[in-house]
Amino acid sequence: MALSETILVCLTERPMSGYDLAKFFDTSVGFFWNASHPQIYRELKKLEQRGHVASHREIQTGKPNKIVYEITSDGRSALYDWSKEAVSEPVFKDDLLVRLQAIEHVDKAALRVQIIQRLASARQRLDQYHHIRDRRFSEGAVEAPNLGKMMGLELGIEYENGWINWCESVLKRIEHFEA
Amino acid sequence: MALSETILVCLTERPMSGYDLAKFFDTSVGFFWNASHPQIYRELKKLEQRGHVASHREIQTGKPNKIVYEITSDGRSALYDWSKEAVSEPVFKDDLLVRLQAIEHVDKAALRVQIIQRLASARQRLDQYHHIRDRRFSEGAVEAPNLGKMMGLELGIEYENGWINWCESVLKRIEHFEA
DNA sequence: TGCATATATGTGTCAACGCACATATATGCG
DNA sequence: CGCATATATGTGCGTTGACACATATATGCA
Repeated sequence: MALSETILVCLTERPMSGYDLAKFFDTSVGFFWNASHPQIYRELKKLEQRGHVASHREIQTGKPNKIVYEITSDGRSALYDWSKEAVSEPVFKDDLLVRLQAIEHVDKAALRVQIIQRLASARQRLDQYHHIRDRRFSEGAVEAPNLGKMMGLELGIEYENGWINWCESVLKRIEHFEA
Repeated sequence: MALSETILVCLTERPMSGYDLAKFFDTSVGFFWNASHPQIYRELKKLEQRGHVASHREIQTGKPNKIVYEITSDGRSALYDWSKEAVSEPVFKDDLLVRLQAIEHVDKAALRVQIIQRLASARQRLDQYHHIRDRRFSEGAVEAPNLGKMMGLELGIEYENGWINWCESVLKRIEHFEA
């Protein structure tokens, strides 16, 4: 299971609370690994039991206090060891494509709306990724530690562009044969 | 949950056994919804209890007998009703991208091999998709019932092409800074 | 006969996951 | 004061899903 490793990866960037991680999953690493907040909090407990992360309470003013986790040296070596293991097959599931597969057996008007919504959300994410790229990788030479993050972001950009082009072409083609 | 609907979609094409479905998931619909054979057999039981599919025993010679399922009219209307519901967010998970995100904290030689393997499997799937396209959608005009399947296949082709280009560009870039 | 493989259908079990719900602190608004 | 919202951390519970294992038929090969 890669949720624990994804959390460790996040914590190599900076120490974070469960709440921070949940937001980070929603806006950044969520592109290739997503998790809900209960799952993150539970996983952090397990990681602490294993000694892969350490926590301390941080007193805040104007906000509730938080528990900040940082990766330990044991956590770092666990991450390194894991990285050598075989990569599992990427998981991809999309019930929009399930509908499309049986286009003659679904509500075509609804499908059209669903594709328009998908197009909109792809455009929104593309925008978001462009902003991250401009903010973090704007200078010509990207230093080594950020190279991987930049390449991941580039994949995300290509991915969303692919969806946008595909949705547009599908919308054009289903206009013709809609009742 | 879209596993039951994916099975119904498969059965709109032709009646199938659990074994057939498992192979179909591996080679066709698996691109956008995957499932293991125990999951498929259990789901078929549930679908039959709901009356969305009906089964009959088919005696075979030279092979063990099989239980063939077909979609019922209740199943068809359940599929139609489901198609109007909101599409859930597509799920994508890939621990190769998790490794890449923390490139400074992983075994870079192993990562390089993992990317080469990903490139190979993307090329293999692309090949497979090209074969399906040539076999099923070779004639100029695709009839309406197949239009959705063809558009899904086109997305798969673009998807694998995207991975291939991306893997190649990543391999070039990590050669430079490898120890 | 023994063994491997393909076909065919399952069970048992546990981990992963998602959703609703619970709880508390603090700010701002009417 | 009540209410909404953001921050912050959880529990409870049911579903989904993955993996090992079990079992049976039939073919082919050594």
